[in-house]
Amino acid sequence: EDKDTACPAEPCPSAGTAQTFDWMRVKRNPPKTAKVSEYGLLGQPNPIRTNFTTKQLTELEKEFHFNKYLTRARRVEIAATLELNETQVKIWFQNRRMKQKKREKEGLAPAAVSRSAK
Amino acid sequence: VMILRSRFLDARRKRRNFSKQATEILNEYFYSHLSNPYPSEEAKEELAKKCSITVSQVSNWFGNKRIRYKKNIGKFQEEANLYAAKTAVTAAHAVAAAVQNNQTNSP
DNA sequence: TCCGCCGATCAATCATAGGA
DNA sequence: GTCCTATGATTGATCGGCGG
Repeated sequence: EDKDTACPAEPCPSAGTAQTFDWMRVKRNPPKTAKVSEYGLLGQPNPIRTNFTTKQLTELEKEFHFNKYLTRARRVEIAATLELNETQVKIWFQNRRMKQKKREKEGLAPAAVSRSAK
Repeated sequence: VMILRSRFLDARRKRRNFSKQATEILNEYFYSHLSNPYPSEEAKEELAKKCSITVSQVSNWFGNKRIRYKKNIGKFQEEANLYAAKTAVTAAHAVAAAVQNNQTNSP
């Protein structure tokens, strides 16, 4: 299970200054979603996270309850209706499915340990 | 814009801080694995058990910890040294016990 | 080679908890 | 009560791996 409990080539140096490991340097590429420069002047593409409106979320949620998975056609349709990219819709469903799974898992564990001790 | 969005949908966010000891356990793991603070699923389950919290909460804790740590390493320096010293003492005890045991067997 | 999905994670943000 | 920082949770989006 453990394999990095010791430093490979480090006796035991730093005692007051932490080292910088690779995970600390990890940087995610900025979101490429949504079209770029739609407002030429402001020159601010979309390096930011999209904020879905309540209406969009409501529709997506409604669709999710109908179908956990989308067909290409349905995705195109929804994206157009909600003014989102196909990618955003695709990702939303992906995240939604993960969320669903996570909730199901949590909702069945908290109360199921005492099958013999009670 | 209307940033008034989820004024209600997130009512479930009635957060509760973890116990002092739970945070202690999580920090011990984090700093003793600072080179790679990514506990496996099994390790998360074990930590969750010890801390009396869910695996998801353990994941959230590590996610937040990693991000916040690298965002401002200096701010966590003191905490890092604290836990480093703690684990060092634990290790020292183990070594001392081993040495003592070894000496009594080879006079 | 391209695409969608999964699982994990990132990164920014939300909202509350806790302390001064 | 007010203000500010610490912290747990949420979530749109990315990363790497897999299968079709």
